[in-house]
Amino acid sequence: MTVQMAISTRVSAAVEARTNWMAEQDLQEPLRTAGTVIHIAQGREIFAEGDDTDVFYKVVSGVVRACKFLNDGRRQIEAFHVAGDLFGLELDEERLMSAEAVSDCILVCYRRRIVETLARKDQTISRQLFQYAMQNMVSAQAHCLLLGRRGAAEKVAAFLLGWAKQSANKRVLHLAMTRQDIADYLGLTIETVSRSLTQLERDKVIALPSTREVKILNSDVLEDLAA
Amino acid sequence: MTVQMAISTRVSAAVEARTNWMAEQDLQEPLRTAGTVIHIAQGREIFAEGDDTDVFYKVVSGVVRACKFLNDGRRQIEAFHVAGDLFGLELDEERLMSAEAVSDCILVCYRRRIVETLARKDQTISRQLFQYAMQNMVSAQAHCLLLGRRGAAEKVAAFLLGWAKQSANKRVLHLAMTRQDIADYLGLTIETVSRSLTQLERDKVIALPSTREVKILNSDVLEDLAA
DNA sequence: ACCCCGGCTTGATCGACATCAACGCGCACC
DNA sequence: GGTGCGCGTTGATGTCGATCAAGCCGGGGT
Repeated sequence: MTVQMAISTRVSAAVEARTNWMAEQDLQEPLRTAGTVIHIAQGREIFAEGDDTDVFYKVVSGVVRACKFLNDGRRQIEAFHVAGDLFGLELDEERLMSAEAVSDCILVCYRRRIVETLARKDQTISRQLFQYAMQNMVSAQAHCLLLGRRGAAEKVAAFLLGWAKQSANKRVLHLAMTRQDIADYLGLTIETVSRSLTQLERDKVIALPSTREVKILNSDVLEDLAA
Repeated sequence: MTVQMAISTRVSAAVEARTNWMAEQDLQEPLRTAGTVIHIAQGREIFAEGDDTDVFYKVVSGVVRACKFLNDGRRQIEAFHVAGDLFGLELDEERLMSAEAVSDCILVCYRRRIVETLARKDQTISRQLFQYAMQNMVSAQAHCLLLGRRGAAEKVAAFLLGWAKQSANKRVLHLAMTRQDIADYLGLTIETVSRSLTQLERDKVIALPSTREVKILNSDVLEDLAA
């Protein structure tokens, strides 16, 4: 195998710097020597629909958006991945989603075949992969409810709460993504996202010290909206 | 274990009567002795949000809807499950979805702990569970794109094609579900679903011999709409 | 310091889908 | 064979979010 200790050591070091995440160390442990570290610049594509599925990734730092496109360019962002999240694992040969770096990112890249081989021997790895799939399934299903049955204000409120859950500081959020990204995540337009945010600000539910920072003043109202 | 041969034999017999489905026999084989057969009448609840996750199911015959609700009663149907589909497997103790019988159903009910035990010894079972999760993830993600970024006509077209894929006869479909079910699956209202269908009929894309039957006259147009 | 440009906000108007309302149809049940 | 009722269709109107358009703000480059 082409996996060197030098690289995997750097992985560990980089990983220490991340914000904590539930199943992180569970998955980290058995795979420590199976991945290589890569850096991706803001805005860069990590993979595209139709690409080979020979590798998948884990976020060490930064934010990644996973998305799908229609022919005419309409985009749906399925998820924002943050430190600790796995992404890019698929069943078939061809990718059904693309992924791009919302901010500068450090990722660990795993060769799928190698991990599959490891999983065949190591129950903890296969268990982790199963949990990865189940968690993504659950969040995609929650996302369906959001997209199908909620109004604009509710969507934005739910997004803010969801992002807060992924963030270290739960009171003041840093939005790594643009309004367009948020809109494409929520099935809205940038204008509607913007208006919803300013409305929440007028209602003293949030404050917007800068366009990319959101201070949550009244999380109860947000919870109600997203309920 | 409380699993009798008599019952599992009946399972096999019933399963033979189902329409064929990809991974069906793969999963059937190792689990044959682990499930019990149950019958559910049309409209009946199979489980609800918040219930215990001690069992999961496979559809032998009939159609099941898996859905989520908001406090105010708004409903989002995540999927329609047909013969061969697994459903109701979750990671946590409490269910995040509910399931109801769209038509009279025959199901196989598996005890989760037993299957988990089997999966620990049998790679093929754990592999099947992984594929279950991955497939549900993929279809939920496709559903997100549908809900977030498509118009009413496109949604209905996509639904018809999707349902055709799950049906034996790909030219004339029998809709087991009501317009309300379709609407809640697509994030629309019954009126909009109805109007979209009659519009497709006017355009000679489909025929509607009865309210629950759809004959596909021009699948190319449908594919274009759903593209 | 200036400009430039991409991202964001705000306002005016439009349009797709929701809502409200009425009716039709098939079917089970007396 | 009525009658009631659930389900579906159709029409009129309303509304939320999209679209179109203009201007603002802030950061980077020269």
